[in-house]
Amino acid sequence: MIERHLARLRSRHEVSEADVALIRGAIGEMRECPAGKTIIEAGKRLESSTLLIDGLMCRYKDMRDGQRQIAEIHVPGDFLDLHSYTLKQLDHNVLSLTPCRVVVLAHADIRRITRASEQLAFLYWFSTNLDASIHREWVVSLGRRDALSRAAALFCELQARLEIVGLAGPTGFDLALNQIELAECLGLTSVHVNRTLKQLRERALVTFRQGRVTIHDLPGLRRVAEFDPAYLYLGKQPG
Amino acid sequence: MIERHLARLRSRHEVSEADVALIRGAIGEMRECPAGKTIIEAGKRLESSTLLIDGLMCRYKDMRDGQRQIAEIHVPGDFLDLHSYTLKQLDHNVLSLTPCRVVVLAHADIRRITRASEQLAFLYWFSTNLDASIHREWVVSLGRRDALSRAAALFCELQARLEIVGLAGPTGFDLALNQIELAECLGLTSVHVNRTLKQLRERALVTFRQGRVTIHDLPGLRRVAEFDPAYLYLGKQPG
DNA sequence: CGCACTCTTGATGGTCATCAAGACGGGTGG
DNA sequence: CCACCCGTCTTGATGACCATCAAGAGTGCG
Repeated sequence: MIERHLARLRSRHEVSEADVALIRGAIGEMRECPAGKTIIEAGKRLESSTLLIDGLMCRYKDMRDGQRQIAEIHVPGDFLDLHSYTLKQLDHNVLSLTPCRVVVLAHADIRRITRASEQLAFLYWFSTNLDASIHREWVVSLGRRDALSRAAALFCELQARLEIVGLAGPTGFDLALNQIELAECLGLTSVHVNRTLKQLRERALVTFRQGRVTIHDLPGLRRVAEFDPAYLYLGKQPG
Repeated sequence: MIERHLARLRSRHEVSEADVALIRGAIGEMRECPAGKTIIEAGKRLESSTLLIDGLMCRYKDMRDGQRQIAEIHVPGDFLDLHSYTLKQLDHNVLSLTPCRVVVLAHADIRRITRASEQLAFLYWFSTNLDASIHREWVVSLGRRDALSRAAALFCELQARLEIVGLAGPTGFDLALNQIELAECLGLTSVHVNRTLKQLRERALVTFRQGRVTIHDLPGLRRVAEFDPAYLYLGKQPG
């Protein structure tokens, strides 16, 4: 059930069997969730954190005029709102982009297991710091990349993150988003995303069609994106 | 020495005298740092975290073509790189924007005091989550606000954050940045920042001149910025 | 079969980048 | 003391990138 979460943790750090047992002991029952549902609302008091088992979700904020900005895409194995453990309420919403399955961990249980294991406390702090690192890279993308390299950077990030949990290879992955949602990630309009995707296709870098990303030239894509995976802290980490 | 750091912590949570003593016992000697110095470089192994006592610093990344994007401005009382405690190395650089004073805490000491005090562990985890929240707001700003409201939002954020540590009032604050650095925060060119500042001045919202931000109409500024301070988690937090 | 949603493409316009040049102010050295 | 220089600010002219508006095509579903 939480295999992808464990794969994610273990891709970067050692996780003992005792720690795995603690995590397993803390998780609640599995819940299903349809696509397009805001499962966490900004400003609401939270008493638990949610782990994504299957599907895609995102963190977003709405503007007054109805525009939306997505701040992070979540893939299976990610916590959606581990930061609510310290923040108690969130500054953003969380939305399911596809039908999803999740499990819930009560904050009391997170407290219990991070008390019981210094390593788990460390891993989960790391995990929220990794979210922050991803946010920073998006700041750079939105601030300094043009539409083409911005889109390329997003595909590179998702390829790398999905690969960790076994959901992507070097030649592609499933990504059940539409162009509107892509635009909400990239700070563009869906019309311009459409033209940008066309360019990426014509340059034989990547094709995005019907919820599937097909990568024709990963090195080329990374070059266009100016993609440096350092911000994802891939591979075994020190400490 | 760390009064502003304590003020920052205490503005949101209770901090016992014992915890203050732990913090005081962990801080190293004060260091001076000239303006324009990159004090932390991406990718370098770090064994300590740095607390900003005085001055302004920022987190930034450089692009291949020499462009730069600033991801966060740090004000006195902020940790610059508390996240390096779990990440061990950073994905971004840290630069002094003005002459600064800092103190250093060895990661070993952070470990010691967060072990000794569950509350401190909580506060410092919260602190890194607050950085992430600020990053998210910048993502929204860069993705969905135009130049005018983006600049307004930055001034609103800094006013609120500096007020916590006694360095801003409702009518203004010192901000020793030039228009180039402002542009690097806002994802714009310095030329366009100049025109944007002119507009903010002409609309009688805010004047930025010679390192000083004078706010003429804070409610109006916040309206233009679409500023919702919730993301700063101001005031006493639950838990 | 018709409807809704998404994708696609064209036409036009606005925001912001780029290039360029001059003004201003502070610091330095002759 | 003043000329000079440098960094910063300011403004104008032009153009690129992306938004907006609009319409038609494709696809899946009831």
